[in-house]
Amino acid sequence: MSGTASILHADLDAFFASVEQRDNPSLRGRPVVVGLGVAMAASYEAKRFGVRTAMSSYHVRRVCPQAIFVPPRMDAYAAASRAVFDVFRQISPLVEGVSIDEAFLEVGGLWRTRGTPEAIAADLRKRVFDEVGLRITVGVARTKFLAKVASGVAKPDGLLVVPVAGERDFLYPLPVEKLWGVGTVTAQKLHSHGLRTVAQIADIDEMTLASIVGNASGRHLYALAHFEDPRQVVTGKRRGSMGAQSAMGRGLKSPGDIDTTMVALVDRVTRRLRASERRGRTILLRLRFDDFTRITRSHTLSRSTDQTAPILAASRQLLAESMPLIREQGLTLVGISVHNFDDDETADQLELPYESSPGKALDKALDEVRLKFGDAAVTRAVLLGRRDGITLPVLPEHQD
DNA sequence: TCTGGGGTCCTAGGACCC
DNA sequence: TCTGGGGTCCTAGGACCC
Repeated sequence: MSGTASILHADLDAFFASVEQRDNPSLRGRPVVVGLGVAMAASYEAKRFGVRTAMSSYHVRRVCPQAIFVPPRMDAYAAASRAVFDVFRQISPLVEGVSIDEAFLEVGGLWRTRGTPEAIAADLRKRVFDEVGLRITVGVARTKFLAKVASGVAKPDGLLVVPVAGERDFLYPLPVEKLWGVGTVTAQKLHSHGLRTVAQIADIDEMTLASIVGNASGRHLYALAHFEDPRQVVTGKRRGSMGAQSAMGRGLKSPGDIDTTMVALVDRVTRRLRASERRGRTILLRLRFDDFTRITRSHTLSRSTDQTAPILAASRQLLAESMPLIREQGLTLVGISVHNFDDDETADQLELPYESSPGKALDKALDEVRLKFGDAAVTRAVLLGRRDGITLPVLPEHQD
């Protein structure tokens, strides 16, 4: 086993609800539920009563009559997230956002300037609280997966380091559900073969595992159960699709109502596309029916776009083709998303020895990139420098 | 327990090309 | 006339994540 525990997984506690409690002192210490018809987030006070995300407000009331419902303020959460990520980037240049309230940080090269990973994690927690007013839990381990499991075990408001020598004792007793990629379906498959703990997964060979859960999942689970997770912390990732959806509740909707919803969705998505300068070619329509079954229908345009008109036209066409199904089954959700961005990268990297001046190194790197990928295939290049065993971004990278 | 909104990755069949 | 092997793109669906 090589490497040290130098990856941090930082996870804000009950994020949306915590922002509400921060901004409104009268909510502190009380069971807060963010959402309108459905709980999108719950404070720990509410979780103690059994409130979970995606619960209906009806059910929330049953388990926790004193719950305080707060409408979501997405702009406030986005601002809080940006502030927290600013703190992250002051601590390490290698920050990989996972979602609005989660990130990985590589801190392996920072011991000389900032101390051990554990000290850095403690500092991070303190600074996020002092500067943004939010509690955050941090897991520290040698791999992304172990760091993530560690933060899950340590929350709320915790810090847990999994030392390399302690990985086995930490991971083996855990239920298979803790493995990344094991949801209800995969958990059922594993249970039906008597597999309930990570230790049991680690005990069988990869072929057998693949025969139970499929090839990709089998490989994946086998690796995780053997503490293998080669994924590095990567900065500057861009999303591969952008979409918007709207749940509609039961009951009849006129074609006019559905079209109005669609126009609003397309408008939302195309605004966001233009704001982040992305253009896509594939339009995906997502429909959900009264019985909660779902279908998707897609159409690929001849060229990519961020314009409302062609995306709306394609969406309307897909919707029109689906009208018989909608009349038959009743509509409860419409979604539109755009995929196949023209700047999708093939995420490839070149490593070059650093020889002379940064300018010369850049020229040489670009030559090598052109040689390897061809001029037309290169839409964006990021120059990275290496020091102390980690990769530091030298040029500013694009962020969504 | 009748279920929001935003994403990712994998699988698989068919069309089409050489 | 009937057939191979290899590859890419498009479409649809499913599982999973926060």
